[in-house]
Amino acid sequence: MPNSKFTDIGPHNAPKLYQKVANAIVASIRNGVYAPGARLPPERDLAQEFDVSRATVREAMIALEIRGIAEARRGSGIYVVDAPPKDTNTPELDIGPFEVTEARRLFEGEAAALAAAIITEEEIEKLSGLLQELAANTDNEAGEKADRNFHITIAEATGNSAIARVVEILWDMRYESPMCREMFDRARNAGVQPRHDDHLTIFNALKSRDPKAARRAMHSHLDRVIDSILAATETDAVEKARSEAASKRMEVARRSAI
Amino acid sequence: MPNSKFTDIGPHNAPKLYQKVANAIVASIRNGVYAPGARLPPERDLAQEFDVSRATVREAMIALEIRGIAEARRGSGIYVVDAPPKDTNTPELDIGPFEVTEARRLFEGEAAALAAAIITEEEIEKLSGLLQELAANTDNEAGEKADRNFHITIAEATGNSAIARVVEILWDMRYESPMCREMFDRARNAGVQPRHDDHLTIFNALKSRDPKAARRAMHSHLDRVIDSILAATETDAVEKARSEAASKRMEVARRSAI
DNA sequence: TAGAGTCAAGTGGACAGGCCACTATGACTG
DNA sequence: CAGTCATAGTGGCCTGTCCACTTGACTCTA
Repeated sequence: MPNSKFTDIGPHNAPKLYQKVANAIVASIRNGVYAPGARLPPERDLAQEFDVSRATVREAMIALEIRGIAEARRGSGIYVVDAPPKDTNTPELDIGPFEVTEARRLFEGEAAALAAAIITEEEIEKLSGLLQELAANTDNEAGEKADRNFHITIAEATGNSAIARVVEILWDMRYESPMCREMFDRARNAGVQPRHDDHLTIFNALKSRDPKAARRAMHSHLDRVIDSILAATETDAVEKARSEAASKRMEVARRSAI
Repeated sequence: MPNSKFTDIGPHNAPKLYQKVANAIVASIRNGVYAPGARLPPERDLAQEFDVSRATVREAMIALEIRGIAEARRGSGIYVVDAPPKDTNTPELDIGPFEVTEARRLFEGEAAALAAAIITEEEIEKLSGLLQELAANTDNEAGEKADRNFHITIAEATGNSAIARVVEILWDMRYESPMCREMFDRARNAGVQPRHDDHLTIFNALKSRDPKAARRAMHSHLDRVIDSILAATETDAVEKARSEAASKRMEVARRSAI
């Protein structure tokens, strides 16, 4: 029961104190209290401001750091992240949602075609169950888990562990890249949801054991995901991001023509 | 300079201790030490195991929590977040050379097609230089490095970091899997070499900016790699491996038909 | 014998205080 | 005005502590 400025909700799935502090700081950033590139108040000052311990502030800072929102520099301070630098050497941090989804389009399309050639009845049934889970869970964590399961089950239906592993890695790239997570959060906030029809079309192609139809359905599905990424950017962006999205559209059109 | 089990790199962009602990735990999860749904060792035990403070372990757990990898439950423990149920086998150790090469066939075929659509003159020249390196270096480490560079340069020519990353990961799977390494050693001992003609065909398709020809050439190249894997098995194998190779041939024929 | 209640141990959440190492800034000197 | 140095301020990591929740073992009663 700390005497902090946050309401004490209780144990059951109550957000932890560091999460409350982190969210309060995110709100301040979004409200323009701290501009990108600006330095946040020092840890000790934030601890006093929020009436929590310095360790709790440090935990909140770690949460912001993992989310790609802030960056702590020893001896200097904590800074609001500018737009993520483009030319760093860490691929995971550099990989945007468009790139991840385009890679998924190429690779999961082929995985779906191969799966359609050899899929078992058990795997068909498993996918059917996942479709029901998806229908029952939209826009929540269970739905996202079912979405992931759906795609990875298709990859596993190829009977090839390397293919399944690659699809898992591409899914996990979404969580490892702060840029990705932020954009998928934006897409969700803009009301974008996994389209049940798309998944059903994929499922039907697999059930019919039609490789070409499975590839086409997976391509269409991920084309729409790419569209929603670009749409989310447009609905939430400054002018620069708009022009980037526009040039992305042209580039997407060119790349999708193959 | 704590006496922890991690090497002290130094201040300049050195990863923080909590990051090292978090990554070590992620590696353990990926290696199957902790299955999805399993409980991790308690914070105090992990602190002893990694020879860091409990606060550092808590910070690492927050990083894993934000990344969606683990979930801390007060009074109960820290649990690996559920994922789609998988065999308890570790995928990397289980992945054979056939699976890796088949995955490469699917994915690098598509990468080559996309690269053919948008490749630059610089990348064409770089590939030309790598072809010369390949011609000058057969059956040695420099040749293998040039082979890897050739394929990764094609992936990078797509302009998509996620695609390039996946191709790198597939290449590196060869080294991480003892089964893979042994088989590629066998292929080399049986006199199997990367075919220069194949690489030249791929290069010419890229130079002509012909996506279909690039996909076809990459498929043919990797089909021959698969053939050589099977041939090496046959020339070096016990009877069981022969029947496996024979059934693999039938399976390969079925899978390649899509 | 099974179920309910109790209690202790084990667990994570949060805190206080401390020290180290790095960075930034200001004062001083040449 | 540039360079140097000292100091204050900063984040990184630590130790120790206490609180609140969960879990499992044990006991008692029907």
